[in-house]
Amino acid sequence: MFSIGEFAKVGRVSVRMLRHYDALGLLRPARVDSHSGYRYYAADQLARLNRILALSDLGIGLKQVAEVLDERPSAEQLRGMLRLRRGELAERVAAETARLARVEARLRLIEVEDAMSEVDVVVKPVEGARVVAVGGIAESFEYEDIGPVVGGLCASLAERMERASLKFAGPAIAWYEPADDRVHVQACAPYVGSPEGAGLDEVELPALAHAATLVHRGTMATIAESYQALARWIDDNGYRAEAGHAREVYLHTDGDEAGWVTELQIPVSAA
Amino acid sequence: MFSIGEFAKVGRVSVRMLRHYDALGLLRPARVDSHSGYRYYAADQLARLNRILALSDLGIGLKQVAEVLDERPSAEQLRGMLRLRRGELAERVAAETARLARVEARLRLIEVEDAMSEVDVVVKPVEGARVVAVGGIAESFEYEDIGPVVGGLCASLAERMERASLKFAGPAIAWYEPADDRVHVQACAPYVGSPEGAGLDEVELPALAHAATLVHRGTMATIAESYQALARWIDDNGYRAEAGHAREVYLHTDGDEAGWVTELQIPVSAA
DNA sequence: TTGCTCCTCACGTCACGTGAGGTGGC
DNA sequence: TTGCTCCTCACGTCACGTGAGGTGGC
Repeated sequence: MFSIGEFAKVGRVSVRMLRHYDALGLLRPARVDSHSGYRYYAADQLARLNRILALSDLGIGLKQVAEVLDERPSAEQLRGMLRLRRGELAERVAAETARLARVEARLRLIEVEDAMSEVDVVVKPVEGARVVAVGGIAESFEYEDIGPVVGGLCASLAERMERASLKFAGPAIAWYEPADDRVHVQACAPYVGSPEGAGLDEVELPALAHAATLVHRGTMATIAESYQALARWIDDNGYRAEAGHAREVYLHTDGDEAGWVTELQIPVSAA
Repeated sequence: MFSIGEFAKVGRVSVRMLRHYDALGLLRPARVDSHSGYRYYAADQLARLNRILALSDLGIGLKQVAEVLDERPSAEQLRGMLRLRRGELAERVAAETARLARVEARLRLIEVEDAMSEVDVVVKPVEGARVVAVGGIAESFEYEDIGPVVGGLCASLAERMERASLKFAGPAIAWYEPADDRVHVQACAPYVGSPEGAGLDEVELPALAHAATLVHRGTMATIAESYQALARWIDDNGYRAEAGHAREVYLHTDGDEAGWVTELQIPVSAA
């Protein structure tokens, strides 16, 4: 018979663990002194302790370890359990490896910029939406050309929605597409109400499974820099821009343009 | 201004998370209605939310995220933090990969044996100890030759310790070494007391950094099978037997040999 | 008799998910 | 007025580590 301290020593576990396993019914001491409450273990029980350690070392939870030890599952059930575990572990390894890559990307960035960059990119899904839209054409991607066009389209969109008693069900969204040597511009908004006869296009804006997003603050004159930072991040972090255009979501456009807040969204896939 | 629900939607987080970040002081709403307690967020705050998400996505704890956001550490401090993180992550990836390999080894084993093997190997460090020892020679590794020798040595060891008033400070240990075409056998035991003049060798049994261990139950006649199972496990799980002999630790040798409990220890290194 | 070992609570860990029970706003 | 959103607790998660406060055995 071993006292709990002796047994902990041969089994190379903490006394606390043995008490814990006792509390869970996983490993009951061979004898418990009814007066003092002292636990005594038989040498024999080291085998069971080892089973517990070996199984939990595979990452199996103690509850499930108890099932395996006491309910003697069939080989088929064990196989299933281990395959499941294998899948989970493979997923975790992949996730942690990706995380490691992101940390390394940050480190490279910080070497270059010598400060924590202020741009924080988040990859997230974007919901689709049914929207009303108006389109226009700008002469180039330059702010001087495109700014007024977007501004005009948004104003026109708001006005027509007003007339048709449509209410905004979310922030307005715009995107650009090169067309010949000019640029197609679309402004749209999710709505509540009935859009018939408002003279507005109805469009189903598709959901994006993964979009790299970045919050741009301030005037639209500098939005190109934010697009570039976002594109660089995508490259650096092992993503790839996917088919589909980038979107601009106008989260806040009241008052001075210096206080505007725009979210850029670029659809991506894991490279 | 966004209500908590709206802000959660654009930020793609749960309402609970926003409340949590508020409670931690990580992301306080721009305005809180003093009557209803309703939280309202400015579009602007999405940038801070994204910083929080980006940093915690690197596996940085929220406490440390708060420090990074509010205490504006220097580039050097950030580098240090990220390097630390990189090291931890690399370690985790290695550990999870090793775990995955063990699960796969189990799966291979179960394919062959069609049942959960009863042998559970645990790799653990073994403490060194100062021991008294007696040596002998057996004709071969066969049980018929070696059994009586070990038995005799243990009896002689116990008797001499008794005579010198030495007390066992732990279980007796034996090991074998081939010598010419016979086998050297050593039996030893940690002790309490003063061993001078007992006619016993004093030996420093070295600690093992990593030993693959297995509990053998029952007669020593079948110990060879346990050694083989242990050796197979070492191969299958990416370890290598290291220099140094295997040890047998006699955890329980009272009464019938069918009830004996022996721990086998083989020093290993990660392959 | 003095240490040493053992005992039983019970809190803390980490980032939330998930109710319970209740109230404010369109 | 009815849903819908929001509010504040507070427990649960997982496998123990770490005291606090106290008692038994050599």
